[in-house]
Amino acid sequence: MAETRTDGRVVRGERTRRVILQRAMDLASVEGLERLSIGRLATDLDVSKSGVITHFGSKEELQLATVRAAVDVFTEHVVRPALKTPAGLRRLWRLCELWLDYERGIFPGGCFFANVAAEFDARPGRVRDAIALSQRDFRALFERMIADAVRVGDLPADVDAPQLTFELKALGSSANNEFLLYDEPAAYKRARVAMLDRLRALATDPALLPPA
Amino acid sequence: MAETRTDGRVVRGERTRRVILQRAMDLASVEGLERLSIGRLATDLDVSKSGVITHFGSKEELQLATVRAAVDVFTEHVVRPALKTPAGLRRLWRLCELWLDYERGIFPGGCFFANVAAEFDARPGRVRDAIALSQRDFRALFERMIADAVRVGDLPADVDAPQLTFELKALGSSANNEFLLYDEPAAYKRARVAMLDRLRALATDPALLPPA
DNA sequence: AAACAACACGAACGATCGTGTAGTTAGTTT
DNA sequence: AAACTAACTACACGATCGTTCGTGTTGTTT
Repeated sequence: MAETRTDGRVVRGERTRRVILQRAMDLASVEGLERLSIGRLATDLDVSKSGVITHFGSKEELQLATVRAAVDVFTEHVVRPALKTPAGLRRLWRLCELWLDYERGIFPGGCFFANVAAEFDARPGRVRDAIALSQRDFRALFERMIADAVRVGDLPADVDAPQLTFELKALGSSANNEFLLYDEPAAYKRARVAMLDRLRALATDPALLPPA
Repeated sequence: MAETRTDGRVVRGERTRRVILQRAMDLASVEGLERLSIGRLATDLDVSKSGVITHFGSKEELQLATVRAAVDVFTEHVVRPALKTPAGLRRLWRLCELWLDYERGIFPGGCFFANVAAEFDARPGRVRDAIALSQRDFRALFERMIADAVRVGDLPADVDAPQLTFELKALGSSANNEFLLYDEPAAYKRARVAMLDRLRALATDPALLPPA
């Protein structure tokens, strides 16, 4: 049997690794994955530079691990709670709400992915690929929830899922951008209004959505 | 009288200054205003580092000058041509079209402002302020064109200009983001379709807009 | 012709970057 | 108790960063 003894050293390592990645995500959400320097991370956390690099091997691996950690945070705060709502228009709307909440509540620099996607979208490499993959997954999640809503009869069969996904994602990410650049919380309200308008116009039963 | 003699030294300086800023904009649209290093700019252009800094004094001033230069490019390629169309819905739509064209045609890294705004939106300072100002100006331009369209009767009087501006800007900037991250030109088509849909639903005379 | 001014150069500075190497501490295994 | 291993530190390296300084080069002014 694969007896997994608890190794005190390993659990300690896992803990500091989590601490490092938490700070890395926060820093990257504000200044980007490139400005995220190993030396700064080390002094911030009162460990040695080598102590940081021990867990990741190189800066690129640290960046990749940070992206993976951010995916986990996003899943935890947005995807998983949304799946608690039954499939259909209500779940789709819940996803939008949770997404907007995540954007202003989790990281000091707003949405982690909005920041690093803009940073790497024109720069080939493994980091860009990881970011692009995570964003494709998010898009696929939207499209799947829309398809589900069609299946259960909440949306008409002729709805253009990729197009609707594009529009909802555009509104959500622009709310993040405008809030950060202008310090205007109104941007979230505008996104919410526009999303609801769009969904209400399509819904077979608008009562599934919150009142205006 | 303020006789402005042509100083051969000054015109030479102006020329290299323009060359530097052109490369700076291209580089910044791909890698951001921070990765834009004076040394790299110098070797790229076969001049000395001091030769670059002579014209700007410091890196921050170089960044500010780059932002100002990008504003000029944007004005030249988007704002000024749009103003050739008579005020109203047609001009508003022309602005959207020119904006989308600019996004994929002018800089190697897509829209200059989309990149640097995401880079600086959570980092206080003069550069951030300059970027935010330029974006506010663009937003104000949208709102003014919408107000004009209302005034000439192309849009109903009860249209929410800030809300419509937010939605159109969201669609346009998301087209830029998705195209860069996924290499999907379809994003521009999606933005165009959604913009036209939105405007057609509001227009008093949909014939002012191109057919679907 | 002499004084001056603007552009550009080369060299050097302190700081920070990412990344190695050798050694120490502490928990596990035999 | 001895051998081993994972986490972590201290130190040094070459490279690059932004910036300063002194010096030509070239065009303008007097």
